[in-house]
This record gives sequence, C-alpha cells and structure tokens, in this order.
Amino acid sequence: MATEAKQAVTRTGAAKAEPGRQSLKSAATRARLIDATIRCIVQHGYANTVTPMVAAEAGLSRGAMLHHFVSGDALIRATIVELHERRLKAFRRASQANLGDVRSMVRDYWQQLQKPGFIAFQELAMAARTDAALAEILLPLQSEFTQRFQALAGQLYPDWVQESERLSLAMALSQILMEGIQIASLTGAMDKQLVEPLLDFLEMSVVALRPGQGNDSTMSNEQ
Amino acid sequence: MATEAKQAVTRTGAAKAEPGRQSLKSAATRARLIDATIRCIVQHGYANTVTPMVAAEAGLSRGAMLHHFVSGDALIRATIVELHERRLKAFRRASQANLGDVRSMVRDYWQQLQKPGFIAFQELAMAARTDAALAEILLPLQSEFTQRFQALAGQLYPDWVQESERLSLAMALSQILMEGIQIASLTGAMDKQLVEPLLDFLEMSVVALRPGQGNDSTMSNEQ
DNA sequence: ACAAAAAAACATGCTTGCATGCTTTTTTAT
DNA sequence: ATAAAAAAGCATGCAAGCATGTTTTTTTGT
Repeated sequence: MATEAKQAVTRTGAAKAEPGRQSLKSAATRARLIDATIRCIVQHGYANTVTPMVAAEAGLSRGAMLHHFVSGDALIRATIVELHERRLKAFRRASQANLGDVRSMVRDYWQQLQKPGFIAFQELAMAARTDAALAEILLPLQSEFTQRFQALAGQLYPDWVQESERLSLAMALSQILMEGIQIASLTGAMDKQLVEPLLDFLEMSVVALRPGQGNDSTMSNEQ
Repeated sequence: MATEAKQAVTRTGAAKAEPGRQSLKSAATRARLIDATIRCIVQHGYANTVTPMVAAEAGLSRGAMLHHFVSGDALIRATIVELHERRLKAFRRASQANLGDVRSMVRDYWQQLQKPGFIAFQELAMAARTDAALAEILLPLQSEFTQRFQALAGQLYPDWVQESERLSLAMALSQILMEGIQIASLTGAMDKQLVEPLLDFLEMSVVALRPGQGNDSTMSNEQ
C-alpha cells in the first residue's frame, strides 16, 4: 500500500530548499499522514480524530508520526494548510477551464463541494468556532478564499466589475447557497430532490444579476 | 438565570405519569441541566461539552446530575428533544403572527437563527454525521421539521399550493440560504456587509416564485 | 424517620506526550 | 571504494491527565 510517493514532495512544500534530497521519503511520509488525517476527519469527524487513529490509517506507528509532526496540533495545522492549497489549486484550474460561462462556474464549484476536502474543511471550520487556536489559523484562510473567489469573478466577467455590489452579491449567493445545500445534505436536512431545482434557480439568479441582462428588479426596496 | 422551571414538566415529558407531585423540584433541576447543556454546546461546542462542565454550569455536582440523567447520553438525548420542541413552538408562534407576508416570514426565520438554539442544533447535526447514535435521534426530527416547514407554507399561502414545486423550491431556498448565511457567519466565511443584501435578494426571489406575480422566468431551462 | 436529592469517593478506560531502543540511509574519512 | 560515524526514520513502552459510570455517604424535605 501507499506507492504514490514521488509527487508528494511538491505537494507539501515542506522539503528542504534543495531540490533533490536524500530523505524525500520523509516528505512522502508526511503527505501520507496528512492524507490519513483528512480521511479520518471525513470518516469520523474532527472531534473523534485521535492520534492513534491517524497513525493506523497511515500505516505508521504513533511514535513515527510524532517524529514527523511534533504534536497532534502540528499535524492538524499542516492538514489545514494542505486543504487550503488544494482549494486554491482547484480554483486556478477552474478559472482556466470555463471562461465566463455561468452554468459551468456553478457546476464546477458544486463538484468541488462533493470532494472530501470540503467535508474536512467544514468540520474544521465548525470546530474553529469554539477553538481559538484553530480559528487563528483558519479564519485568515477563509478570508483569503472568499477574496480570491471575488477576484476570480471579476477576472471572468470583466463587464461586471462596474457593478461591484451586484457582483459581490452574485458570488456570495453562489458560495453560500451551494455550500448551504451541501451542508444540509450532510446533516440530513436536505431533500435530495430539491438539489437540482435549487442549482437551476441559482444559475438563473446569477444570470439575472449580471448587468445588461434586462431584469432590473433586484433589491427594489433598498436605495 | 434559569428561573423558568414549572412548565418544564411538560417540556421534557419525562416526569412521572402523575400530574402534581411533591417533587416537581426534580423537573426544575432537569430543566436547569438541559439549559446548561445547551449553553455549554453553544459556548464550547458539542465535542468539548463534557459532563463536569455541564454540572458546573448548572450549579450542581456531577453526582446529582447523574441522578437525574442516568448517563451523559441521556442528557444529550433530552436536550435534542427540548431543542426540537422549542423549534416547533417558535414555529407555531410565527405562523400565527405574520400571515402571508413574505418579508415577515423571512425576517422571522432569520431572527430564529440568531438564537442559541440554532447554534446548538447545528453543532449536534454536524456531530450526528459521524455519530450513529445521534443520527438515529436527530435525522427523524430534521425530516419532521422540514415537513412542517412545508406544511406551514401551504397553510400561509393557500394560493400557492397548486404550484407545489415552486412552493417547495421557495421554502427550501429560504431555509437553506438563511441557514447557510448563519453557518457561514459562525465559521467566519461570511462578509457581514453582504448579509442584508442577501436577505433582500431572498425576499425578492420568494416573491418572484409566488404564482400570479408576473416574472415567469423561473427555471426556464427545465421542462 | 424515611425517602428522595445531592455530594463525594472510587475504579476504569482512553488519549496524549515523552523517552527509550532498533533499523536504515547518508555522510565522512582513510 | 569502503568502513566507520552520524543522522534520520521508525517502533514500543511508560506515566500523567481527564472523562465516564458506579457506588457510597451526606443532606434535605415531608
């Protein structure tokens, strides 16, 4: 088991400054531990993810694990960074693929939310609410993500930038609604039959918020 | 703190079959423990809510607490039922207050989500994802709530019942979006400045989904 | 005085961090 | 080039801390 090691070096970015080093095996093991952590969080929840569990999932002893990560906290911290980088990477990829197509953008982000990374991130985000140490790491990343989300939108829809308020609204609506649907699905508060209609409605709403698309009834009651 | 005790007898439904007993003080203590549990879940998260903490919050010893609730599990179970009943009670109240006014309905549910009960419920819902015992209690209640949500809608907007698909969509949109906004706020993924615009947009969308309101562009690409 | 409520004491299990050896790989020196 | 030295990866074991549930003792109220 665990034969996918080479490319892991670049993934964690934790290797020494020198490129080809003797212990790139170390980086592979670190990556294996982080992957195991994500899997455990998804499967058992963050609260129930304990160090022996992660070590077993990674096929390592607890001692070996604490050799690579000084403490359980350090592991979690590295996992968060890894998740954030994956999030951004998937983002860059998406921004190159579909240019200006609302439908693709919605479906792309929806696909993103199906991956285990989102579940793990959501678990951590909820935990951070009552864990100051976690919040200190997570909150800045949340802000950075939302910010890049907006920046990407401005890049994909240049004609939209003038109406920045509507652009922000459309992006926030997309992010919040889709993540809300996914969370509700995870917690059993969502009728699966309504998912597609909701996504369709979201698409329509985003299109309607785009300038020069007719339909100017938005926020008719505010200024 | 915690002086609303008498009615707690009916609230937990766990009192003896006999109505008025000398030791209705017991019911008061039970209610105090449940309130303390909710407070702990909100403040420290479900995962970090431990029995000594709840006892201290309730001003009781751990021994006394286990006298009223055989185990920590029993306490949590009672707390869930209590939260569910509060949810439904607030619901009945809202359904009598604002009849057919979309704006009131949206703002009412939004107010509901500000109360600690929602935070506690969300904590439990997330925990239930990876806790089979919790899920067994929580999932049926989630379904019941969503169902009543729909039922209330049909009662408030009789002219809407014919178009059941649109009604379901509007209700799901309202619930998911508002809860999504609140969750995102709790986890630091929400720009506070966008909350009001989103709520305004939701109101507009729900109105647009109501039949006989003009604007028939909904889901133009489906069937 | 008697029964229920509350407190205290006890025993168990689990998680964590640290310290101790063993093996493998890389470096260094002749 | 090869053997010794150093370092890094890895595994096992141990003690402390804490949460849980049970049992026993004290208090309170009728």
